Amino acid sequence: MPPLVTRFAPSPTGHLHIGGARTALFCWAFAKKSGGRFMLRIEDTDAARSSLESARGIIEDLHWLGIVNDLGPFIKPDGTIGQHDWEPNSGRPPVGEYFQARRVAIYNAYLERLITSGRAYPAFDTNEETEKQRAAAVAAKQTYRYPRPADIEFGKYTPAMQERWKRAEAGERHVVRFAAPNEEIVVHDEVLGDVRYAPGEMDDFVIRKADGFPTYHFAVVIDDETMGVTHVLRAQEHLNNTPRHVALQKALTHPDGTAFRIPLYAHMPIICNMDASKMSKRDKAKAARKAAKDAMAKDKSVTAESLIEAMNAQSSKQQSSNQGTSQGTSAVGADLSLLPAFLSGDNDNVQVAEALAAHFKIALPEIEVWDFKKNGYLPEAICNFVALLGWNPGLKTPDGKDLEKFDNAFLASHFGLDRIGKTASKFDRNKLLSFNADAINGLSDEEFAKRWREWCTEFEPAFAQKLDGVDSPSQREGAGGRVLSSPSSPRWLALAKAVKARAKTLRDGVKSSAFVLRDDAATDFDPAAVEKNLKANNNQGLTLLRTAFERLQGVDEATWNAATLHALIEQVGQQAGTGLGPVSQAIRVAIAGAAVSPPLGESLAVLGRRSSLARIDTCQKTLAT
RNA sequence: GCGGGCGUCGUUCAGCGGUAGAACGUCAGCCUUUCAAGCGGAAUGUCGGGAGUUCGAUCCUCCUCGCCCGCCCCA
Repeated sequence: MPPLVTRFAPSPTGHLHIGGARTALFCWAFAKKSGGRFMLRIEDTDAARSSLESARGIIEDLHWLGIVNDLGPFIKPDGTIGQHDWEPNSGRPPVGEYFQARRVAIYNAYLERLITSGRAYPAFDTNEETEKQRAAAVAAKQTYRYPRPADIEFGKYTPAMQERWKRAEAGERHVVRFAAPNEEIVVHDEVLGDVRYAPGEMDDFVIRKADGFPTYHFAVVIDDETMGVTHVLRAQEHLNNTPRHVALQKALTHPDGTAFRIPLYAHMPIICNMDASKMSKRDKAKAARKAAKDAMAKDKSVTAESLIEAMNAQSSKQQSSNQGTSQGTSAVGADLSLLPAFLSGDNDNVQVAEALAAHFKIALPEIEVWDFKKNGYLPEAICNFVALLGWNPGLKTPDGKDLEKFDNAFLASHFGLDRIGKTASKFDRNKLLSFNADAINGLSDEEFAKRWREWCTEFEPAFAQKLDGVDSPSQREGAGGRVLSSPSSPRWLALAKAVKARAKTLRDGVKSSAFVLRDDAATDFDPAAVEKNLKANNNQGLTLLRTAFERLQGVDEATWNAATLHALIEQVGQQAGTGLGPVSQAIRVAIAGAAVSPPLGESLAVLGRRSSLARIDTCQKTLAT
């Protein structure tokens, strides 16, 4: 009996979309649960938009999420792309290629059979012609369907048809269209039930483009069949494509005459933004465009040209200052000549959007898995959260609550099609954040320290280097820009402990640790904090600070740790009769420049004796007057 | 316009014939050296609207409204 096979089939035109991640996760979980195989296939038939880099990125994103495919491409330790294929005794022939662009010969072979059965024909209309007809139909508020040419007879390979093929073979530019059947098509869906499409709904859609590549519809059907895919799980936006696929499956045959099988379909709900629009990569473009438009409306001197100039200047500056440390930070590699068209809404180029966002210092919505990674989300939190978008285990926790915290292993043993919902889900970022905070808190201090440090090294290199104790550029270069000291670096661990409980994301950890980066001689103290915590009550804070400073000086390097420092500060507070609070705040402002920092003992410990004392000293001198 | 799908607290989801539960968010409380976190609480829903079937409907039927998706030589 052939195994159950699911597949995730992204087109490599950018990073992995969060919705794609859910689809992949469900496909993976379903295959695992059923003892089947999970396949990855790359749909790169759009030569202009596809790139190998994107394919690689998507595979990496999936791997990061813990979604590992049994079949199809993977990245080898040496960085090259390899392929898992059906093994010789699996009962299935090897697939060979999992990139569609390399399978064109296969599609053409099947197309040949469709031609001779009178179910496919070349069409010579130019793009402009069909576009004009479509526009006319829209203007007349009518449904556009490509009209089948009069000389085409459904299911017959007629002389007229042969005539068309002669023109095509002579090199005339053409597409190939599928002669759609005039019959009701029923899509059996595991989630939605039977979905019926009336006869005449479907027109003769294109199955091979003028460049010789198959369209999505054709490639999908051939691939799913020839690769052994048994279950197609995808988002509901594909539902209306399915009758086309079913019609194709019914029309297609193998060389030995056997028919195609129709896989089991399961369409899962769409993931929407909180405003109920579909969550898509275009949302980034929308946000960036809005920022630019707002700026231009406010200030007439801001134009596309001035923006390009400013952004170019910015990017060259960044490049020189980022030398050797730009690991993970996306270089401003946008083609800014696209900007005018971008602003008018004629393209949604992500690089342009990101460049604009950097220029206006706005945050683009997180849409792709990489965005979430960059902003400090943990893969387990993303998987858990995303799994709940359109599915739930229907189980209770021991104390009677709905079970909603689980890992991928749980999914692999509990996921089923029967509990997939039908309603579109809104992507509630607050809830994700809460899941992420819980995931972070569920980590041991050591594990958190390790992962936080890895993340910082990639996304906050300046911070990571500071904490690694590597300050000079020469040291950096010596290790190729990626310095990793001992994995259990005590500074990292100390700071990690201090930061973990309050961090909802890994990036939060950096934010609340920003004081570490402060210059020991910095004199910019938050005025409000100074007023409240140092100068109020006749310089009470400063007095306490002086006392504390003297006592701290008495602590030597060896005993400079969170516990002893905390005890000492507490003592100072007691002796002064003020309690811990005022003393803490005074010191906090002195060492952090603001009224907020991680717990003081930890903060002082992480800073170290020398820096801590230097900062307090600076503070006292600055405010002495 | 045509086709398809969907409508349960603000949000994600349970419940599927006996007038609704959880989580996130919100609010106040406790704790507290700041900010958080944590803990224990509270509020929030005429189950989109109308009609029908039924002793009884969020759950079944019909109608209606709303929202979303698709209608590319994109996938």
